[in-house]
Amino acid sequence: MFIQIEPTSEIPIYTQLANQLIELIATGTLKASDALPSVRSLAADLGVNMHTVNKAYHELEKKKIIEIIPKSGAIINPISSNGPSDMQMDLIKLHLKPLIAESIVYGLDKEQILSITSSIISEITEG
Amino acid sequence: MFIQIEPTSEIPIYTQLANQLIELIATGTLKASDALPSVRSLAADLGVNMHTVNKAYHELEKKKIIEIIPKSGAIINPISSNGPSDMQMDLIKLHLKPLIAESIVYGLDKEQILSITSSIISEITEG
DNA sequence: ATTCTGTTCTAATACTATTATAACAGTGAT
DNA sequence: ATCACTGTTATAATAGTATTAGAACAGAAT
Repeated sequence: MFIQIEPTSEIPIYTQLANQLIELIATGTLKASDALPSVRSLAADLGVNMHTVNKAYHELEKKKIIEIIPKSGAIINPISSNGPSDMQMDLIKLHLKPLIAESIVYGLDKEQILSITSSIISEITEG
Repeated sequence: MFIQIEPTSEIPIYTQLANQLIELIATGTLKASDALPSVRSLAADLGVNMHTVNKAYHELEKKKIIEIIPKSGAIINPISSNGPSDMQMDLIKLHLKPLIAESIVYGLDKEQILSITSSIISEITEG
């Protein structure tokens, strides 16, 4: 599991972990119906507490990215072919808007923002 | 000052405030060299504490979006014609990447992500 | 001068993040 | 059936963040 936690980051550990798991799913390194490591083993791997990993998993479950099967484990949900749910779409837009506004304030124009976005997408999908 | 704070949001008040100020700058409602309201008056307007507004202003100063002149006030910096600094660009990419990865996991493809991005940009720049 | 400004300090409260243990009950493999 | 493994739950402690409150200070603006 190629995950790197920065304990001193201002981003909470469970968020770092959830983000990196999402990235691994987006790149295809982790595929639908794959089992995630148990909270205990991943916690030991990363040198963090079991509850911290557990929290990350539940964040991913809230977002419908994984399914937690009680007393058994967590598996990755298939990428929806219908696209995101309303809830998922709202969340994306909610978080995307301030970032884009910030980019504009930094002097980026539409083309530049789209170009950066495009390159990040390529980085993930072709990385 | 058209700012709406949701006290029960999981997003901290000072972040909500900073984000909305950024949006007002991005839309052109607030322009370069405009003075921001004093921390005391804006705090009174919004019904929050002076220190909360002060923290939002300092967040914006860290991002070089405004300049705080000690014992005097805060003014909005001009939008850079050189585009973002390296620090600003790194911050944007750092926050953009997990969002894009999440979008991909939700089943959005490159075109759809660029389309959403484009529509948000238009929403901001064309009111 | 007087008011307004951001700054600084102390303080209190509530919440979040993280870790540490421990026990519990269902799962899965042997 | 045993036994290790699973997520769940509970308690607790620590540290840090977010928010509010009140006050005092010194420079700025008029």
